[in-house]
Amino acid sequence: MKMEISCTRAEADHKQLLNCKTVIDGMTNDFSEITKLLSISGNEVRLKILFLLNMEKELCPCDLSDILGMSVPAVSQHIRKMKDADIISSRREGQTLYYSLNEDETDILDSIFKSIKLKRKTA
Amino acid sequence: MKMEISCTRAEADHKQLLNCKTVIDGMTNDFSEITKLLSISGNEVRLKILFLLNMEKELCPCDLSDILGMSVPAVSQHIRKMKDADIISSRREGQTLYYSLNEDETDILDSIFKSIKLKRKTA
DNA sequence: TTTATATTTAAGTATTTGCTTAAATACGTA
DNA sequence: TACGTATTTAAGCAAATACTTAAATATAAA
Repeated sequence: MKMEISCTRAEADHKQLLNCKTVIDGMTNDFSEITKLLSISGNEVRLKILFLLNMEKELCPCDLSDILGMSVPAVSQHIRKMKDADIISSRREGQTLYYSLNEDETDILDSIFKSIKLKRKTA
Repeated sequence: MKMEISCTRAEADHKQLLNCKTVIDGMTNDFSEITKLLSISGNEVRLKILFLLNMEKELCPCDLSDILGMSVPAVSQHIRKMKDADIISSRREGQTLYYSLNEDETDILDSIFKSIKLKRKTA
């Protein structure tokens, strides 16, 4: 962990900058974890899928393809990304796979859903 | 707004699918707005910048470049993206530009910061 | 076993992203 | 005015994204 301070402004508070650097460097893993969740939900299709799963409990790729008006493979590839990140899980019933949100780690997602619903009402 | 339902599963609940489609289609703008915020914060560098601005009230590109250990132009380009999205604003003092978070629309950001701090403590 | 349906995976491609380096702007000071 | 510092902008490029179409799997039923 490098500790040099190079900002040359006369007003620069080197103690402040050093503290910031220490805090940030000590939280690298936290940031990368949350960044992963945010980058996954930062796509319109995926955010809609997450919102729909929250609303309907579970849906299959075919349903989602229908609702969102896009191809099944496209939906499936978004689903895979969210499954790999442990945000959703599947349950099989015959040929159909039903996907649902994982309960843990949904604090941020819940607040996102809340914001979306709020917008919907205030608009 | 297309309303055909094409999912061919015998178990498919067409009323449910139609309702989903109606809800989602009626919220397109809300989704694209929130997606924008999430995709911007879904980048590790930008999330760190936002976190730092929340922590320190205001910082200049040079400080951020220092703290994050990356080039000033790289930082500046991230800043521009957040400024264009009205997430941050600048205040000039001589040659230095101080950036800070905009107060409105920070519900989601606040819950993100809370989650990050929580992780930090429980880790 | 053959056929149909639901889903995933793979390959190909256009677009977007995020850096680098170099050049342009803006402001302060000698 | 000329020079130095802070910052932005532009151009170029490698990597990541998100779709498309076609092929592969998995399950169910004839």
